[in-house]
Amino acid sequence: MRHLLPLHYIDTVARSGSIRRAADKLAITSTALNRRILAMEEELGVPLFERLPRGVRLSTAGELMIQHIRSQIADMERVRSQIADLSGVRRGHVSIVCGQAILPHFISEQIALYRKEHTAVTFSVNVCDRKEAIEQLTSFDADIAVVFEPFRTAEFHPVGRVEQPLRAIMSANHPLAKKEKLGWSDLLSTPVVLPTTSSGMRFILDDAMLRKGDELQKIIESDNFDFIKNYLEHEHCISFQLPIGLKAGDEIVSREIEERAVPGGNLFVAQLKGRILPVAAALFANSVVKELEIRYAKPVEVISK
Amino acid sequence: MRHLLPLHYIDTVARSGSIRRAADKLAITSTALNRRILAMEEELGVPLFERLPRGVRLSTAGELMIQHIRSQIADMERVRSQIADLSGVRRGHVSIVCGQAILPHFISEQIALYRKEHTAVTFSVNVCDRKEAIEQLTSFDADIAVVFEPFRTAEFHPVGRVEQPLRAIMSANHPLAKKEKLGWSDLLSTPVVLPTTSSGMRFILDDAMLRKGDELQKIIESDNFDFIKNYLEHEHCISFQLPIGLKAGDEIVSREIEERAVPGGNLFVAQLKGRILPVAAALFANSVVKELEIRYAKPVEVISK
DNA sequence: ATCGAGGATGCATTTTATGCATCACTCCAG
DNA sequence: CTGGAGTGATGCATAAAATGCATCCTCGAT
Repeated sequence: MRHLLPLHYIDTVARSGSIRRAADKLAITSTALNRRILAMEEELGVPLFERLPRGVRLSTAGELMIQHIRSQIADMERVRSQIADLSGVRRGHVSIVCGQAILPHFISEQIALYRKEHTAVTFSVNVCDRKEAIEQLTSFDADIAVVFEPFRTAEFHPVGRVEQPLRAIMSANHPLAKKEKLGWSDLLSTPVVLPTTSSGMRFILDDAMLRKGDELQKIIESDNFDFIKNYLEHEHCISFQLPIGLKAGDEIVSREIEERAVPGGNLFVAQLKGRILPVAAALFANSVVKELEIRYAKPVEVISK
Repeated sequence: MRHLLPLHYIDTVARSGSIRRAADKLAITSTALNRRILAMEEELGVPLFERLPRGVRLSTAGELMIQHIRSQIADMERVRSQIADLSGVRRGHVSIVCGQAILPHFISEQIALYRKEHTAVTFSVNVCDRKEAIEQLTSFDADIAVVFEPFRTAEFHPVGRVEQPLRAIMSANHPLAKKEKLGWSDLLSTPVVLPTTSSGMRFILDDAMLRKGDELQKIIESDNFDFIKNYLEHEHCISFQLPIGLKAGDEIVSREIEERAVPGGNLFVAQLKGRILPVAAALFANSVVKELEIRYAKPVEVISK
């Protein structure tokens, strides 16, 4: 959209931290870009950027402006998508951020499913922790976030929720694999590999330890679930995973944990509060929520938009 | 703001119903305007306007677009106002729509009061009925609406509310002026002049008649409160007014009406839902709500934004 | 049948944006 | 303390885009 080219330019400069770098990305000269910014600042009567020796940084006014700009760009995208929808074509782009556990099986299946119906819709998917997720939503870089135990700020607007109890995962020959359901003492009895503190699961586990006054036998901490899963084959220890992150044919076995040992957490599908999503993103979010409802029917609750 | 000139052009065309007329208003040639519109339609891939022999009309896509456009223009205004606010200057423009009863005394006092503090803030004030008020809010033509018994749609977001009982007004020598408080039978005993059906007071009165099964002795119906007030001097009859629409030194006297005869209604200060108002408008709305609270303290309730 | 109001379009002109070369400034390494 | 590398600003020539004028075509109303 031509008319928001100036806005896009400013956004790029803000993200790049330097006019010249931004100009490269935009494939124009730094001169042109510089002058557009000067012109815009002239119009507003205040500088949008502070000039630093090594580039530029948003001023307070710029912070206000950039928020407006990003919402403009995103909302225009929504209008385009709704207009495209009028002519029967369902096209567009959906940008998702989600927790590590949700991504590999669930989200990929969901996207595949959705794209079967609407091949003109493209996706971008990024993993991030629950804190970054909110940032991505507020900067309009992501349309939808699927996160476990998110930080709930004023910006955060849940579209759907499902309860997810933590499950213990371990190699099939681990002694605890013989039990159907594990209690707190079982968890204490074996070394554990934990996800990093930024993760929702870790948040719940730390909380449980605090309540009980016991410490699990942490031996490794990692931000990578794949690494954790693989490590379990090499040493007799356990780790944790959400039901949604598990798959049937896996090497690793999973066992239920007593609710009173480690309470369940909530998995949220969410968007930025007050934002109207593009058609494709809204429909995808709906279909994800519906699917969660079907799979984890028990305590699901759909929050109206 | 240069970058939303194209948007402003489209808005003007939509309001004018013809490219040539819009071009006149915008002080450019119809050719230039025409081509900008064609260019925008080109970009979107669909026409924004239907071409009629006597001008243009928004298409469905255009309706979607115009909503976006108006919200963008209004939001840019908000950003400007917030930025101006950063540099210590409180400037801007506030557009108000309100019911006829509220305007003459109350709103004018309020504006005078506000402008004493912030002389750089300008106002536009328009009278309209409760239905038009919502339309003005949704088209971003008004920032704030002050209306009695409004239509409450999804768009409508109350910022403050105060209860207003109807009062009977009459010439000082009307027989009923001897009573302190009037009942339903008193109202039935005399001819009445009623406001038009589009007004909130009329809504309440019609409702009361329906409940009682009685009809007031309607002799005149008018949309102009000034006319009504003057007429009361010429014939022994009564009419109605809200406390907020009355002033101490008036020729006309007012009397309380029993709650069980005619129930009170609500006066709302409201804005468009989901919208962030410019600084000046938000502050003015606040000050109006606060003043209402002071004056009609009894059943006031402030609804948080 | 005619007229007028309205939207499209070709072409010359004006206005605006871009690119190049260059300046001035600041930091950092040697 | 000095030169280089990186940054944003600016003068000037050029390219691109928007504008205005004259004109055409269409469709109702008279």
